Amino acid sequence: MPRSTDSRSRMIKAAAQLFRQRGYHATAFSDVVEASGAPRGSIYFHFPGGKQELAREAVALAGDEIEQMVAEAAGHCDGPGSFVRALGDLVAARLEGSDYRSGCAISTMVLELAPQNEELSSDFEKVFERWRRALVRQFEASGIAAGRATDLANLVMSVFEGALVVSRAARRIDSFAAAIEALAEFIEHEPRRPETQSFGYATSADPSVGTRPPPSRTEQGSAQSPGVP
Amino acid sequence: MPRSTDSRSRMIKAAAQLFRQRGYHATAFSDVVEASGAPRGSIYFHFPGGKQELAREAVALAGDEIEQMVAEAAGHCDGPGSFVRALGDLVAARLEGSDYRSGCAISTMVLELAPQNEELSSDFEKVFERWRRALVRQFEASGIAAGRATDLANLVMSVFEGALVVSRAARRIDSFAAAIEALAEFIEHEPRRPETQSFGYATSADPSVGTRPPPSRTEQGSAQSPGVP
DNA sequence: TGCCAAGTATGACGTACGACCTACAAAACA
DNA sequence: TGTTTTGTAGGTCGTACGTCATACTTGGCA
Repeated sequence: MPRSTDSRSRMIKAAAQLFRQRGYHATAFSDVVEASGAPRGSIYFHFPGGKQELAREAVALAGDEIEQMVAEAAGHCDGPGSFVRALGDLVAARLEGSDYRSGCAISTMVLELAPQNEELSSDFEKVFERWRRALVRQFEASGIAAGRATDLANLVMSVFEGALVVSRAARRIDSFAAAIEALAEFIEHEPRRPETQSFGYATSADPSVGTRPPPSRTEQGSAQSPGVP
Repeated sequence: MPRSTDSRSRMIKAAAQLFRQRGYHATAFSDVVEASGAPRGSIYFHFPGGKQELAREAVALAGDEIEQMVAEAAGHCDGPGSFVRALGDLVAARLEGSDYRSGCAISTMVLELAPQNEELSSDFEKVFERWRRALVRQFEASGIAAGRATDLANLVMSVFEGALVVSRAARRIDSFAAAIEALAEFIEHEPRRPETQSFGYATSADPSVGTRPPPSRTEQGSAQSPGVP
């Protein structure tokens, strides 16, 4: 079992981006090789399981990124409604910044491969479960009852996934923004236990919610501006 | 411009189903030929534009089906909340009946091809616009203000699209049902002009909302039960 | 230090299958 | 019956995934 070398992780990153933008089947090994600068022959050394193993690694990476975004949004809000808006801003920025090519990291693969491919389906499920848990934690921290928090988490995940699909087709952010805002308003008025008005992890969250978040590291379709190696 | 012959429309139907289940890139012409029983050589006679033209026809067909489902749900409800539930039942039945292989007819292709492929992206946009209009019509008919109805339509579309993604990964209907139910409850309490309590087209709608709807014609993964040719 | 062997890494094929084209048959019309 | 329209099977070419023989690197031993 080869340990995580540099070119191996570069390949995973490149693959994750390509899978996100084009999906599984439209991403050829040669694309990953080219994008990562890794040699062609190394693929089956680093990933004896072939394309599927590479995909599984990319999916796991996507799970990390999602949790990270949830945590970041949690640090920029003061309640469940503004939390949803903050997460929406982060996602919208990535979508626009990639010229509507980078939506959810795994949804394309989910629709292409689930549930036929059992191993990957199980990985997809794990990512969604991690995401769900992170959302539930946020909602519970703001005083929403446990069972209700789970239902709301499912709703929020669905809205984000779906709004990304619709907006990619439209190549405009309008419908995404409208859906997120309507969702945020509903959740804002959700009944909460009054004592838990403080929210999330961060306590010193400055109210820069609607402003531009820091650009993501690996995205931005083609060469855009000097910034990241 | 060849007019719609039998084998041509059979190919479109087969393609629509395959695109829905596997996506664009994983669907080969040979699969469409096999599934439809059409002769191999006819492809470029019926579809001179190749695979893309076939896809565009399939997308248009998907638009028809969505409008049809909205109309059917509208006939089985008595308000915006139960309308959402009825539509949810229809979609859930198809998802379960296909063993979690048939989600939205176009979302997979959207994620694979939009916005790179301009022609198809424009078709995707048209389908979503038709869907949006149909929803807005329903919400307005129930007394929801015009602008608000559009926002809610965007929200509803997003929830359905996204919930299908999440549920396909989970191979369980739970999260789909939870998301739709939470959405329906929110929309149920949406402020409405009081005089328009009658809803939708049908007036003699029997309250068989939560019951099993008639199975869709072309779906059901493999041979299931005798019913449709 | 110099050499060898085990592990690590790689470019060059092969096989299979994808979309698409072309040359031919059948049918419809005049 | 000659000609246009409609419909079809076989073949071509490009590309994808996966494999393999071989080069490089590292570390132990004389």
